[in-house]
Amino acid sequence: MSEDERLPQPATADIDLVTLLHALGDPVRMTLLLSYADGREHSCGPRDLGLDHLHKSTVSHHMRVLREAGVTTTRVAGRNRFVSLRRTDLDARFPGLLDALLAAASTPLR
Amino acid sequence: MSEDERLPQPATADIDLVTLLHALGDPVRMTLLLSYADGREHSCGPRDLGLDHLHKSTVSHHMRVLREAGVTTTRVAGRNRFVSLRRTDLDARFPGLLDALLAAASTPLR
DNA sequence: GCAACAGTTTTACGTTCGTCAAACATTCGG
DNA sequence: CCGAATGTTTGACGAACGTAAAACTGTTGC
Repeated sequence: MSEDERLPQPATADIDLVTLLHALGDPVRMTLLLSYADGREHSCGPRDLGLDHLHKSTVSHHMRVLREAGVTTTRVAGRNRFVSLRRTDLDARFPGLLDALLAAASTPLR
Repeated sequence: MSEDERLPQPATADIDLVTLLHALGDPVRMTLLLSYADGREHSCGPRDLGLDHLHKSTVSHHMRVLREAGVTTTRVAGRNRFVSLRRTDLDARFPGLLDALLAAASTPLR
């Protein structure tokens, strides 16, 4: 059996700002966010994300933090998990915040 | 002698997004940010900030984190230190981010 | 001068965090 | 069925964090 399912995640209304900022206040997870900013689904391997230097369990840990903070959603399909940004939910919960964060993250030192 | 001086803080261009988010990803520091959002200067005592439950050294520690992240600036005047938000600098470095954060922080659970 | 004041620094301590390694599911392909 | 593939979970470890207490620095007022 392999119906699509989603890993546990907070409801939109339960997304907490401090928890979200704490989740994003880490270089690895900020890198993940930028990868997810394309709106597509990504699988979980370190190879897909320019994180070859990290162990797969470490990446798994970071993705759990992002998911539990409400940043991402994870769809289970077979032996793959597809992670994507909860853009609609985040925009509903904190209007303008995600856009500002992504814009800020794309700003080099100038 | 007591010319006004400012405690060390990063230049606007050196404000790092991840460092900033990490600084704000703590409940106490988020509370401080909201206090500073009025644009005025605040002294450092826990009493001024609804942080009576925290030791003054703890508050001092949190204010240092905020200052070193580029969130606040501290003006030294006599035996008082006046802390205020670096709104102009933050807006220049990350346009729209501070407003989005403050708006988000003011959003209750709804 | 000296005592009170406003904060910082230092030290200490328990907790959380980031990381890896190894063990553990679960699923797909032969 | 068996082995490879894809992640997760658990356990361990050092580093960083949040907090408080005590010692310290500099300032104001008497």
